[in-house]
Amino acid sequence: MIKVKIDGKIVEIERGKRIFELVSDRKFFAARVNGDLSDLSTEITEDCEVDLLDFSSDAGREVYWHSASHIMAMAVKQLFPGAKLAIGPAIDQGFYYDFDLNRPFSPEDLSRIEQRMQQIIGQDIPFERLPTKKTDAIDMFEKNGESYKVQLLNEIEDDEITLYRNGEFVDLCRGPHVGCTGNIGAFKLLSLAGAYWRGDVKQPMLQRIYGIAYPTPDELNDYLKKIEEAKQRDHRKLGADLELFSIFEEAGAGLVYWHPKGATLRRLIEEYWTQEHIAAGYQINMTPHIARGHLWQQSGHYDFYRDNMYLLPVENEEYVLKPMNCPGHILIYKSKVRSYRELPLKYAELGTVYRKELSGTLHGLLRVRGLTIDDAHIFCQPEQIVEELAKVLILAKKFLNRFGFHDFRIELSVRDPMEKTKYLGTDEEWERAETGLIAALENVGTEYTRMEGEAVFYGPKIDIKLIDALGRPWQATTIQFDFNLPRRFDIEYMDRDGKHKQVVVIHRAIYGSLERFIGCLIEHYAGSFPVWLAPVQVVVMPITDKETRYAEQVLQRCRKQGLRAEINNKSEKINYRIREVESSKVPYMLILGQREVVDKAISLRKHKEGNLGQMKLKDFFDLVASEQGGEN
RNA sequence: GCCUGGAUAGCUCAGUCGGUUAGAGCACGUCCUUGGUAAGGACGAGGCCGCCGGUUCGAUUCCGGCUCCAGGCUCCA
Repeated sequence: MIKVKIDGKIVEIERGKRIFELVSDRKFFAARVNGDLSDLSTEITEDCEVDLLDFSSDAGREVYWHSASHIMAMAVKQLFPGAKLAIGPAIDQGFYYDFDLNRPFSPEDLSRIEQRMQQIIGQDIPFERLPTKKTDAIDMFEKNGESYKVQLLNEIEDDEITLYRNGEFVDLCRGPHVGCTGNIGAFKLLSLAGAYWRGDVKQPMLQRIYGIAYPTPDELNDYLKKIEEAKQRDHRKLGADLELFSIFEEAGAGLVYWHPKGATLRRLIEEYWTQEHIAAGYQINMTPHIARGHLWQQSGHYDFYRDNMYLLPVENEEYVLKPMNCPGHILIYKSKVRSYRELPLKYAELGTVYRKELSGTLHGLLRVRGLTIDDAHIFCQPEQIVEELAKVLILAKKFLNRFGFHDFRIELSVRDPMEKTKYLGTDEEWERAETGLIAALENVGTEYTRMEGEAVFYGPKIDIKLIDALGRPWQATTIQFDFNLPRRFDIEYMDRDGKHKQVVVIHRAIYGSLERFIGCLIEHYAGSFPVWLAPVQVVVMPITDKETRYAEQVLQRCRKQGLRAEINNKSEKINYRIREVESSKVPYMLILGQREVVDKAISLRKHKEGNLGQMKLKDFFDLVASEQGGEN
């Protein structure tokens, strides 16, 4: 007999029993045995601790979705025997499987595959784990023409691998899986997409099918409903509905036209930025949109960024529409000899740059070709690095919190220690920069994820990512070391010992790009901006024409108070106009009828909350003033 | 750039198995209505059916190319 701790209780069982024999609840479909993920069919051979997994845990969901992807692959192989299998993992939300097939899948194929999957689930076929010698597995997959599986196997170092089998269908897989195909309750295939084998552009393009699965149809429907709701807060839809911005086909993809309301929003965001940066010791400069090609040769952009640059002929020379602001800031820095007493010198600019982005990558405001970076370059001495980085991090947090972002992902990207030659700069510089970044992160006491090998070739960096309505991360804040430009431009300062020394250059942007930031902001607030950001803060509405004069007076007082106010006195019933303004997400409405005229008051209605009753206009001003600061 | 799908009024969407004047709701305009906290009524205007080419007596519809869009891949702020 052996002892097993399961579900908090210790039971004694015979050696060789399988985990499922100890479980009565069918909601459990996998387990951790002493921490290792295992199938429920695993035989227990020694004392151990077993944690049962259901759909409520991350690990459980992964097993569940991964199993669903096997079922999908099985269905595809049955319907399309010529399809070659690539890989089919679980992802954040669901699963996918990549296939190589000589003809494209059509949406109709997806429903055929779904039906076949349903049959396979109905047959309740067990998932069998088959430990196999690697060479045998290679022989088998070669015989079946599964060249991708053979490639994968050749890269596995162990001599023994595991296969999983459902009936006739066998796949290379580490597992674990649910017990039987019948464990999968409800699923749906969501979309078709192309994906390069190994994510490499030079490799063949495979066909990827995305899907999702849940234990019950209700949960599946909730998920699908949530996706639909998320689409309602898509910044592209809200941008049009709220008249914030447009992107015109006839004017070019990836180029944003800000309508007055969007421009107001952007101006407020810029004003806040300017004020905070001046307070934080930055000096604001401005640089032109084009510069001679020579400058970009010196900076190295001609070598490593050429494909992304717009080149312009000017007389006999080539000019470049700037893709970055750095060379301009460096020229200003270098316009005279700098003393160590001036450092750190911090130049900031809301610099609009243009980049040739591939058409397929463009996405509303989140990925564009003309973008405004809230760029700054910090020129400092090596010993000032940690303090300056910490200040940037604190400033970034202040900004993000101010805009109501509290949930974001911070990533530290360092170089790949295996491939040091890919990067510019000395070991010493990298060491100093990476420890500086880590020290700053720790000083500020912030959690972060270390991304090995994700650094840019010219230096390590810290990025902060915001999440859009569909949960996709978008890089906003970035803080990057640069070992390239100081060298290429010979950027120096005179130290107290009278010697010229090379400065350290740190690039940083907090919003990242105004366009992307505003895109995320629109989705974050679902278009209902806090008062300090709302393009229109208050709409004044006389109930009948008799109150129009009074309403005009109230409007003027609001404007005099500095509020962004409008009047809506069109010939519609008050209910109609309330609905109209409510759906335009304006924070406040002032409703004015005879009672208000007589009482010299206003009746206040707040967006999403409804009627707040009568009050003096001055009290409304106080109320707005108390909210103006927004979140902090 | 690559893969799959798409593009009909300002928006959301019908429709045309290739055939006279392509429809609806919302939005917009005029008029009626002056209504107290989420849609009052009548009438009206609004379409190179994304662009270019081909097939055809005839193309918004079929075919090809292009542009743009959606979701991915790659890339990145």
